[in-house]
Amino acid sequence: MITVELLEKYGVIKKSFDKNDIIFEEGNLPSNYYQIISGEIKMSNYNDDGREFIQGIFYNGQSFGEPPLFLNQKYPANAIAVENTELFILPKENFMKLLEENPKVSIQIIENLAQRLYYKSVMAAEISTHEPEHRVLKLIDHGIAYFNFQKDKNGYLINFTRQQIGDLTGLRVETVIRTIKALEKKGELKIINRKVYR
Amino acid sequence: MITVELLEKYGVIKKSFDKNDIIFEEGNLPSNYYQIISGEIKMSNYNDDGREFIQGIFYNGQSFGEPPLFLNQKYPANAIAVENTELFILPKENFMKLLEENPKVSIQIIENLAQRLYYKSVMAAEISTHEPEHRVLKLIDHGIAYFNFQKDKNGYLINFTRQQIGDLTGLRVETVIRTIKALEKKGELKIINRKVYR
DNA sequence: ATCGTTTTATGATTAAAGTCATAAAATGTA
DNA sequence: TACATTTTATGACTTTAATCATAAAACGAT
Repeated sequence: MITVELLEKYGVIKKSFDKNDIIFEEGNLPSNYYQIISGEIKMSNYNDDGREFIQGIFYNGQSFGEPPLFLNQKYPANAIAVENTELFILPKENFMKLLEENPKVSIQIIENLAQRLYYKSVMAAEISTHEPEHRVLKLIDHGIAYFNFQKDKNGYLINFTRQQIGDLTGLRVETVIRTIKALEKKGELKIINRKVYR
Repeated sequence: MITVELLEKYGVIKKSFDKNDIIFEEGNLPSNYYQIISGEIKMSNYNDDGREFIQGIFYNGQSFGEPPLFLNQKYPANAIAVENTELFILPKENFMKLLEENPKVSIQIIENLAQRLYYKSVMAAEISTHEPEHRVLKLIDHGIAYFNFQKDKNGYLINFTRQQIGDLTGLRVETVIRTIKALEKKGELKIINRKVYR
């Protein structure tokens, strides 16, 4: 996350997006740095028969879509507003200038990319070698640590739909529903009127 | 990749590892920056019943294991020498000092992490939403672009065993063998005395 | 308050990759 | 060169999550 002052110094603009608006699409060449002011963005892929895989979900203060920007490569996924969202948008040239002139920001970017790489490493191993219960729990526990889920008397409220959990773990909704029930039976989760707590 | 001169200026040491030696293990806290002089390193996880998932394979000039170093987190995977390997090892404090005093290196690190994140994004989507043939082809095409596979009159020689392809794509050896045969039948690959060409 | 959409839910069936068993070929090593 | 290990290979079978069908509950928008 880059401070507002610094972004403004380099000519950032603000832009609003409605729910379901597309920020950029898979295959496009990147030309901006994006940072969320408010709202929620998901990055995801669709395969040939329309099945979605969610690469990540991003909230206030987080940036997204930088890797292709640094590599001059096409976006490997789409970015879509999950709800009404306001973004800071900084053109690539200005962003690169900001980086050059502010070495400390590079360190922040590095830490941010490192964090995301870490998540992807963990989930990649989960998805390819573990059973549904393990995958779902790992995702939930990651979510508690990194997507500020709220804690109340029942525990942490897992603020994802079953479909989202499926799209993040590579499972189908029905499988997620059954898996969550099985995890509840084992005492790993609580389900209180359809909401999941951990 | 950081230049030898710069690494030496900050007190790098060289160390040799035999085939199958462990550089670091999942769960360890990181204390060094690693860069390959010669040889080959794999980073991988093992699940409870011993099944392996290879996060990545690294060659000459490449560094590995930085994300947890930046985050002060435990390694999410093991690093093992696939063959006899010589490494540059730079203690964390020296590495951080090097970064601070050489901002241009930060940009290189960013590009490197971005590249790896890009690969993980592509493979994550593949593994969770595509069939074996698609996954295997994607891995092979990525390999051609990023792990310098040799080209000869038959095409690019895919320098991975079936087992490695399986461990990189989340498939079992038998499935990989059958998938490769199917891809050959479709004309996507060639198999010339058991070696795979694309 | 109503209607359309999304989310959660459950049962029956199917398909696809995993598992198991076995072996030949290739490779590496003493 | 001989022997052990690794890699590739193939057939039979099993398991597990996907698929398909259907529906109730919840949510959102007008």
